[in-house]
Amino acid sequence: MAINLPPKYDPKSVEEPIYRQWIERGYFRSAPSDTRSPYCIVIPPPNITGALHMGHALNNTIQDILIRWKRMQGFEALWLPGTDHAGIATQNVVERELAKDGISRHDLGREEFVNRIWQWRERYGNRIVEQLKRLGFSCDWERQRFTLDSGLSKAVNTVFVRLYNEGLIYRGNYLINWCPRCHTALSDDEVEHRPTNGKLWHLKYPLSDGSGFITVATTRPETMLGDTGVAVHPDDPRYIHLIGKTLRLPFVNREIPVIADSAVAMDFGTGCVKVTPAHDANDYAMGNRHNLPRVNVMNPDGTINENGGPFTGLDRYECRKRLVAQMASLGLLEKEADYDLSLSECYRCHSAIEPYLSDQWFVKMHSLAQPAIEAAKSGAVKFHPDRWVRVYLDWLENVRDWCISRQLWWGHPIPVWYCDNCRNIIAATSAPTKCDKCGGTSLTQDPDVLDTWFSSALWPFSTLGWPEETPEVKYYYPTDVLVTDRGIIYFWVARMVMMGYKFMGREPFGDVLIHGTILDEVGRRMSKSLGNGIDPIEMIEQYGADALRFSLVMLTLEGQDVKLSTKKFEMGRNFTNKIWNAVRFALMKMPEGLATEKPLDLSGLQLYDKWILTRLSQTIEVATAEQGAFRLNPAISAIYSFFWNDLCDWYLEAIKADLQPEAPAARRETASRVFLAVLDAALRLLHPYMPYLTEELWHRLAEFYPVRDLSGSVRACETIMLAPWPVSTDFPRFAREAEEMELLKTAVSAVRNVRGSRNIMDKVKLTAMFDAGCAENLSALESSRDLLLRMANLKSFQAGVGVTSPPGSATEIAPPLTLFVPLGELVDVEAERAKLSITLERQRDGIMRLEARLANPEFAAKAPANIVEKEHARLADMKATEAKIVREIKALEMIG
RNA sequence: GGGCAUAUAGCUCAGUCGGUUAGAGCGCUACACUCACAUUGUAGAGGUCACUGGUUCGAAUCCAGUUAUGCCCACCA
Repeated sequence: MAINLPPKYDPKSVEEPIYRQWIERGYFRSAPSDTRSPYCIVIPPPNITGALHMGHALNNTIQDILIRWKRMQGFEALWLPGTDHAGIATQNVVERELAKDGISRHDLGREEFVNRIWQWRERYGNRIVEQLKRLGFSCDWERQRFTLDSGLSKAVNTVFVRLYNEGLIYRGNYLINWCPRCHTALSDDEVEHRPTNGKLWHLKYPLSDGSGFITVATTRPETMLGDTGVAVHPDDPRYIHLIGKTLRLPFVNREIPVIADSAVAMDFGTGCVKVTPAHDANDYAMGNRHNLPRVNVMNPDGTINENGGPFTGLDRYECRKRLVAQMASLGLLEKEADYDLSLSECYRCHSAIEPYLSDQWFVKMHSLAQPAIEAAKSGAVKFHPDRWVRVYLDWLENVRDWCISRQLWWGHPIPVWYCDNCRNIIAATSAPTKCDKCGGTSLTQDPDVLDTWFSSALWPFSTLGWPEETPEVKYYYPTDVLVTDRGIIYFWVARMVMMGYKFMGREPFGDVLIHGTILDEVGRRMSKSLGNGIDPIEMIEQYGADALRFSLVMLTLEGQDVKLSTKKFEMGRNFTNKIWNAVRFALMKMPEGLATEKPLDLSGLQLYDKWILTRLSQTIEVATAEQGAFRLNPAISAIYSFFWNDLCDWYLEAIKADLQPEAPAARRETASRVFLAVLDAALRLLHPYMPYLTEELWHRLAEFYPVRDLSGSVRACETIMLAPWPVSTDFPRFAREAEEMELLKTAVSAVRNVRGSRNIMDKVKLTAMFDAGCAENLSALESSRDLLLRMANLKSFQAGVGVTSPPGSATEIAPPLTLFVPLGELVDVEAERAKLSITLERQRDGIMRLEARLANPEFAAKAPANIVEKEHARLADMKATEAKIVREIKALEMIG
């Protein structure tokens, strides 16, 4: 043969040129079609600040597999890519960079700072996209979107104005989560809770009338400066007489009342709660119930403001320290105890969150949530695995209003203007020129920007061109599947479904695939701070993109977390090499000028041809069904084991003799045609998982064997990407022959087993005798005589029914066969006998257990008839085997 | 405090409708490198299916409880 591939697959020389070609030829492009059905996935947009990690690699590999599979099935498949502006994250990154030069964003001013971020985005914002490309992802890059580009901004403004006009967006002064480091409000979902070793301080507040003290317990003593009351339970006998009295708050000398509220737990702390409506969510609610004033004692940066009396200007923690010390010196610190609490932190910078009173914008969630709840209940949106629907519903059913304003500069400006003259509020999709109430022309835009997740929520339709009525919106919406991890079910998935129903009238996607989280070897999350991450790009360099993709999917079961180590990628690397070498073998051994254009004459098929075609057909069926249920791991496992265990281990070995130049031409041709057709189909099955390797090998094969179907029909296809996904009925099945082949494999394995356990080299030709057990098996062995001789490396063999051991034989029990290998002097009778005794013992053990089960009258009475029958048949088989073992032991003893 | 997940070979994990002599990959042991691939092949060893109880003719599988680990939610100061 003219071609000889190198013996090792070298991904580096293959990947880059193939990807370039895919792009140049526009294979990833998709457009609305009159003839094909749409299949659409929108990418979870990575943050522009992000660097590719294993989570991205897994998430996008799954999407690429689905997209490539559907594309091969003939769908008009669009994978729509894009990136997220990631408000806080990006602003923080650029601020940190400026800080290196000693510049703050305030030094630059808002406009210049935002310019700098755009510049940063130009330089670095596409890095993650370039990294994604290395994995071979087939996104339609010409449609790449960015959450801050003009189209998406228009969608954001349109949505805001409509919700505002419908009264679903409102502004108000509420207690929100404030990050004193980022200087912005956060939604409840952006707050993380971390267990912390804190303290519980018991503070004494003197009664105004001097009649004593009341003791409260707190974890944040500095907030006492904002206390406007102390609450006790109305039924608490200890304090009932104090209700209505007043206390004099130290340091600020404010008179505050003792109130009764049933929210107070009598059995916690002292049973008295200090009430700080401006700095605690519970207290805020309690304050409302009792009309307590709200005293804000903090500045946005976390220092104490002018309401803090002697502590004004101190940082919140410095204030805490000094305040506690002064309370102690005043004799008002009753005790200080260790106390474990759950500290609220900013999900971006991990500073401690302060509940903070401020003017913010909110979305009313309740009514928007209802269709999203209904969608999950009706099955319009399905989760895989379905247990995640519970998490989704729990959130939606208890959803609270969403704080959407952020005191940042990077993001979508809130499309609201205030009339400087009459304070009228104008919400508009573009800047108004005058006040619609007083006609004043001096208008000021709201200084805040929107939560990043506000624009993300619109992603499935804003990326398709909405609010314009584009052909894409009509054709691709709703999209088909969303692939993501469990961490953003509330942040993103639920909000997309809500917005989808609100603005498109239906669900944004029909299926939500939640995959597992990538962990390190010992089961910890991979994170920058732990430094335990594995860089996908490094793994690509080392093992190749296909090996990376394959290994990840092989490790990922139905949303289970994945414990990963670099060693795991060897599995993928080894498999790519195996595939490479199977094709290499084909190119080396198959004849030139194969007449592939004729339909193959099936009458020339050998047992193993029929078997491999049957196995291929079964594998296609399994893989297709599993992929359809989003179960990629069982699908690729089936393909893997077909390729390695069936095709390479058995079929390829079986046809080696057929492919020799001296083999009969017809046989050589038939074996080659079958092998070629199977390889072709296998490469197509593998393509979604291992796109580079399969494309490369498919072309290598095509160079010499242009048509590869069994039918001989011409398939004009310039890339495996667009070749049809195999259909199980493309390949004939032969049930009886497939079983016969399994018997042959048993016979071969039995001989190999004799070799292995008796230390007989593979190259020594043996003579074998088989007791076939029954006439059917006997004829199967006889009719594949050549194959058996070859695969087991036998000089000759005899087979019969009821054949007994010739003297001096090694005996191998391999139901339904028994194998004897005459070894003459070489046989160790004692060892053979010992071996058989162990087998006998095991066999008898099994028989006893089975007999006990069958002897139970209830079994016969209650078990289904087919099971009873099956078990009896099994018992008979086991007894027959037992008898053989006994016979062989006796024969050996006679020799001994 | 509530919810969810997980527990099977030394390690990482499969195991469908309850009926198997409980499987795979890695690792380990032995043997084999002219003949696609040593990133390989052949064979082997290795298991009280976390624990307790229950349902059942029959349980790794179903139910209840326990233990351990992980994740999510939650206003007890």
